Amino acid sequence: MPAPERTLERPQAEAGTLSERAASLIEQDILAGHLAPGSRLGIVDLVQRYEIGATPLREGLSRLMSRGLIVGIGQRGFRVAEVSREDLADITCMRTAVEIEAVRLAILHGDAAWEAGIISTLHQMRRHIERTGNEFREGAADFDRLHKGFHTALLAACGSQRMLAAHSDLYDQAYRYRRVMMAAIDSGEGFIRTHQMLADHVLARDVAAAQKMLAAHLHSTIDFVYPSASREQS
Amino acid sequence: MPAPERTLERPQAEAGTLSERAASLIEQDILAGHLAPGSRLGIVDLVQRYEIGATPLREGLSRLMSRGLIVGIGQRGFRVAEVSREDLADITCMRTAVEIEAVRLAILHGDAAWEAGIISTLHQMRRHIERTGNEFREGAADFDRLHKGFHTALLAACGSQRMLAAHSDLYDQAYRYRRVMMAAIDSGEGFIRTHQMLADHVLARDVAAAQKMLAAHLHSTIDFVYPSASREQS
DNA sequence: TCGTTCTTGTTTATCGATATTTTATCTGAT
DNA sequence: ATCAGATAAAATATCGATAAACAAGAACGA
Repeated sequence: MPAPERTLERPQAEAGTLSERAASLIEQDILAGHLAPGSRLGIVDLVQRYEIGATPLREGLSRLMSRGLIVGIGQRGFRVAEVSREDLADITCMRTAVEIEAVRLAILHGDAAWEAGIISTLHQMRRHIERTGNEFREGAADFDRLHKGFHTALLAACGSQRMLAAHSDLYDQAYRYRRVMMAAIDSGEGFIRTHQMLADHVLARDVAAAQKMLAAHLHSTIDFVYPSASREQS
Repeated sequence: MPAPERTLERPQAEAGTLSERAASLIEQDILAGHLAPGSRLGIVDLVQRYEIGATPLREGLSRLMSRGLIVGIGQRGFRVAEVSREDLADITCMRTAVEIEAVRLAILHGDAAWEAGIISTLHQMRRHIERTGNEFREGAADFDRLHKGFHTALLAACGSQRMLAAHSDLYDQAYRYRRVMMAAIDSGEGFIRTHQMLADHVLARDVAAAQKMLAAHLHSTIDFVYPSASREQS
């Protein structure tokens, strides 16, 4: 049998079909900020950039469109989705709705493996901060993966594939805003403490406290990125 | 200038780009039951069926994939999504999460126009039942459009585009199951009364009552379609 | 009976052509 | 002289057909 060929280099960056690779590549470039919000995504440019044909590129673009990172207007091509306060508020709104219910269901149905997952991912996140010190600005992508892992672990036992998928999509959409916030974090102390408390509430099966803290945690991004008087109440 | 060419024949069935038309057509055929759950969606078959080229068809298929009506496996083509009790439970779970929060926000932010929309759509629905009698099985598609309009009107003031879009998608996904339920409804009396009460709770700005009734309403589909002992609690 | 290979049907990707949009320039009017 | 409008040209997206790659199934041989 052939060697497994490093397939775990980047998450599904080397996936089988070219359409998926195109979608993955473009998504990563948008999330990383290499493709600025509002940029025109000309087919020919992308063909040269990624060395992928026009058809699989269009297919990947179409797939990304439904994830909210791309907007495509009829016959006028694709653009990277704009960032705005309204959009972040919308994302947060939807995230709150999904996660409030998902964490409730997870607390109801969660078993020992679920609890272990929360503790494990929280530990990994703490270790990462300890290792890299307070300077996790550079390795933001790596750290964010752990952060996403923790929040996913919180909801993992909710029993709904759609909820987990929606959470994953919304988390990725919020990443572009979170990048701004990350640079403003001075110490990892408060960050870890916040998440520790969140985990404690969840593991104590305290639905109300967990929901309240989760909602506040989600809203904190808005206040950080757009520090105007927040008129959106929970 | 040229004549406007009947564009309102079916909602975006004659949309500009062929990809959208393909997506719309396939979606309608899946929802109407012409394409059975689990059916293979061979490209050549679809090309003959819709007289649309392979490329826009693939693009429409990709777009539908993210809406949950189509599943596509790597290099093994596309299939219509299966129906199952677990899938319906998943849809209901997600719908509950979204609508519970959306109706809360709508009640908070809703203005007079929002109230008027609820009353108007409820009235249309009642009139439709009165006109067609208790036999709204045949015109299920028309009636369902009014039903969707009412539920959309309930949430219209939630202020979140993503929530409204998610509601629309989930409503469509549930349509295949609701078809089964519609045939079991004997009289439109209870149906209208239920929705009248729901509207009353919402218009009275009673968040708790509206949420409770909405959740029960969503769960009623599960009990109708899969009348086994429901182990999923709200 | 099991493994290998060939064949067939399928999906997927590339290329070329058409129609649409967009931009820039030119003309006319204020 | 400047601005608005219209026309033309260039660029761009969409579409359809052809070719290659992949997976599954069947047949043959061990």
